[in-house]
Amino acid sequence: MVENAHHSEVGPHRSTAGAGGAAWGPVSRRSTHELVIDAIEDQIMSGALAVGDLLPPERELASRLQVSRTGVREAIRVLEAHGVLRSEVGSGRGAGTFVAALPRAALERFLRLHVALANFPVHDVVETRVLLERASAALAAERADAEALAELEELLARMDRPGASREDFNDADTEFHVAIARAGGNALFAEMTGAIRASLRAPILEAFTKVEDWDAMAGMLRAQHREILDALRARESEEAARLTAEHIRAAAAALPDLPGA
Amino acid sequence: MVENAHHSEVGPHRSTAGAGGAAWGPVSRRSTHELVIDAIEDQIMSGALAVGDLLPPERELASRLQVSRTGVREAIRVLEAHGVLRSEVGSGRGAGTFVAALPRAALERFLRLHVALANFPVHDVVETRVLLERASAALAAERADAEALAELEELLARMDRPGASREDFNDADTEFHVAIARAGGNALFAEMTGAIRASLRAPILEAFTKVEDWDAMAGMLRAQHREILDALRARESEEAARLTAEHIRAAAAALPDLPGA
DNA sequence: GACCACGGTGTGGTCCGACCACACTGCGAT
DNA sequence: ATCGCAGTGTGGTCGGACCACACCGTGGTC
Repeated sequence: MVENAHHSEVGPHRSTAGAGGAAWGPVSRRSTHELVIDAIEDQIMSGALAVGDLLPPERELASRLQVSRTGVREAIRVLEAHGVLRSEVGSGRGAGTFVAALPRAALERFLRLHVALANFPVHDVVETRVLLERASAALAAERADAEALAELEELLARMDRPGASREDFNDADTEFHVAIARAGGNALFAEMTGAIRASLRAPILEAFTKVEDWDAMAGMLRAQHREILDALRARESEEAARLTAEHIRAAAAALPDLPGA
Repeated sequence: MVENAHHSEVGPHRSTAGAGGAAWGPVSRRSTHELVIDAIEDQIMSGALAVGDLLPPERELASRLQVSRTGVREAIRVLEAHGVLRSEVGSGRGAGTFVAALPRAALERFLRLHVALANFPVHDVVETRVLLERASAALAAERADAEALAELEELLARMDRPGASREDFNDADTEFHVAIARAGGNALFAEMTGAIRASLRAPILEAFTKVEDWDAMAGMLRAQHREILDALRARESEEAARLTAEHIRAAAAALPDLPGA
């Protein structure tokens, strides 16, 4: 024989039962894992949890919040998907679930999926790149120190290597743009620039294979990067911004096979 | 007595066992739910799943992929957090898990959390707003139709209502900016503009309560909105962009209590 | 005394089977 | 033709079990 009352008390679902009264507020339809998310989010909002902090073990959190471990785990998955948590197995030091700062991977998957679903046309994404990188270049022209300029120089050298595959070339290209965004000093600009490039990596590489005159293409990109770096060295903000915008639009125009272009 | 082999066959964990050979590739350390994410993502990337499509039931998906329902559910949670899936209970028409297009809520939580964790300084977010809305205003000046202009006019009227609370005022303010972004035609600009405003809603309302001369503040914002709308009507792109940037920076400067400012 | 092997312990990872709430479906009584 | 209600399939939740892993302390060995 099976017992009927699986849960002895209130149970997980709020009831709409009751009669007679008035002024019905909409009952909380939030699911368990959303309630757990709210609980964790509250701790973050209040500053009680900061980057690097360790959360209680899943079993303990479940017990404290009076929900199942499943609900806790689903909440952790969501925050993990946002790049806010990170889980490590094992015991001691490095084990457990931590507050993290990994926005890049989260933004990348987000953009990749929504571009694939055509919620964000590629053209719109490219225009966002133009805005962000224009601004980053202008900032970098004012702020870039010797170390940052040296890194950019080295990335240019990586693109110059004759034996480099198109994949290596593209990765160095990407790192060049992200390095400029970092040098500009705006964290959101930099993360979005990196995420946009990463989310477009596969289609860009696909389009690269269809380029007929690769040497001409690579030469153009190399020359434009060189011009941008020269403008940064010369601290010419306006010029750096203009060259960057031109460069991105030219590259996008040279790869017309990007879906949605 | 308990049976030892809980799983009859391969089991969930890939073994590193084996001897003698060479050329060890790194074994796939991806967790089950990540493999499920990849499977769903592949379907989206290949175009087999588009917005509005229905996924198989969780139990069937688990059976097909040879994983537990838990793994499937955690994967769905992640994609749901990205605004890519949406689950509804029940039976028939509206029930099941669908491919959705809800990037706004995903971006909003993402920004809210990372701003709270100080991964994105408020100043950097405000500067991003300036970039996006400058560009949107310029586009809207070229493209806005009569309907869009009428909507903006009505939002202005909502901000003019004498009895409006500061919350109502702010919400109309937000909708005004988002409507301009939508009128500009760039989907990513519009979603990000909306998400940034939404993620800053609580701190803005908090700062509003501390404003001494509210009438002066509201008057300034109203006047600036009016100027922007006039520029849009006159199709003056440059002017609309300039006024928008000034407006945002002025509003941010008038609310110096935003954390991180 | 220094070292190492090994079992204990606590963490997240995975799975299973059950039950609940819900919304539609269709059959049967009226 | 209409209505009521049991049936069915969906996601939502739960508890419990086991696995893989990394650490840590103990105790034996050299």
